[in-house]
Amino acid sequence: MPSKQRLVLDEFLPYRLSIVTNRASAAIALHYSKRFGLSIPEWRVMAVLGETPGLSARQVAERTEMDKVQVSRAVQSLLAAKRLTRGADKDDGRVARLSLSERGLAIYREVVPLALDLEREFLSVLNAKERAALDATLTKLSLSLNRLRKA
Amino acid sequence: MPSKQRLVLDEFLPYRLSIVTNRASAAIALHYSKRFGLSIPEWRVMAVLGETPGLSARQVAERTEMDKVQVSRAVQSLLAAKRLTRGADKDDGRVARLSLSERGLAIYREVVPLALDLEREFLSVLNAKERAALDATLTKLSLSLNRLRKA
DNA sequence: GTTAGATAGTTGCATATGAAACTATTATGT
DNA sequence: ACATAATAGTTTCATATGCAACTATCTAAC
Repeated sequence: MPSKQRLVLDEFLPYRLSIVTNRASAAIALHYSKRFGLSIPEWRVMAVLGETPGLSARQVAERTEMDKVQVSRAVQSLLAAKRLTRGADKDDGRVARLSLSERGLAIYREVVPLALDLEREFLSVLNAKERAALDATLTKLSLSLNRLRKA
Repeated sequence: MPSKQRLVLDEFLPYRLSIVTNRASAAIALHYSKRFGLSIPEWRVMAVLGETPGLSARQVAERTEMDKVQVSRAVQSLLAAKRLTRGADKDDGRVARLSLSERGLAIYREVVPLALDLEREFLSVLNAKERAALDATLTKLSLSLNRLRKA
């Protein structure tokens, strides 16, 4: 007893999610790319390292769900721009510990309020209850999809 | 009076949306790419044409929020695989009218139930009320983001 | 009717991406 | 201790992407 037989894109959840996500990413990326020359992968790396300094590249990849290659390249260009520091792990010679440099931190401190402002701006169409519901729903979906992926 | 000053990725809406979207897209793409050799852009073109035959490439691009270049290339490979038909518009010589061929339609009819099944599967963690709320919220966000983009 | 500007769609080029192979280091089994 | 397997991270290569320039057709203004 399926509820739908036809596929109507405007009602298809994965499609709708991708539209909303792309618009949101584009809106934010517009700001920090123009102002700081940051790509989306670069900004993601900076965002996790701002939140949690001293992560390894692998941990950054896990945390952001980015490809390890993508992380490696983002880290390289951020290092070249002196926005990150890289230090050896004291126990494991393969691992490099990454953190924001002073310069990186300065950018981080500028981008964060900007990102939060934008988030507030497009969340402004939702009331408190709707936001809480969205929050809970995204958490559930995230877990559900994670299970699906492994299955 | 900002409610947040720190950026915590796990609480940042655009980030969470992108995680959920990527997982959903990956889960679905896995199925139709392995089985039919369809890329995401190709599948999107087929999806709109299955829903509304006879669109022009520009209309497909609008409908899917894809780049016109991406549409052009997806159409080319679908034509090469004889999954689409392309006909001249009777009024406008620039426009090509696109539709699924018999072969394309056959694939479409196989992929649609598969996509709907997957949607049902990962929506299964939400009850009716939550689904309705998500639906309404995505609509609001989509409009809100659309305004932001133009501003 | 002719010219200037818009629009549909394609192509060229430079960059972005990801799978797979690679290097270096660490962990494990014997 | 030594061989084998696993892991961190980089590089290679083939493909995907998107902007900008292009062709062809259509529209509008005069």
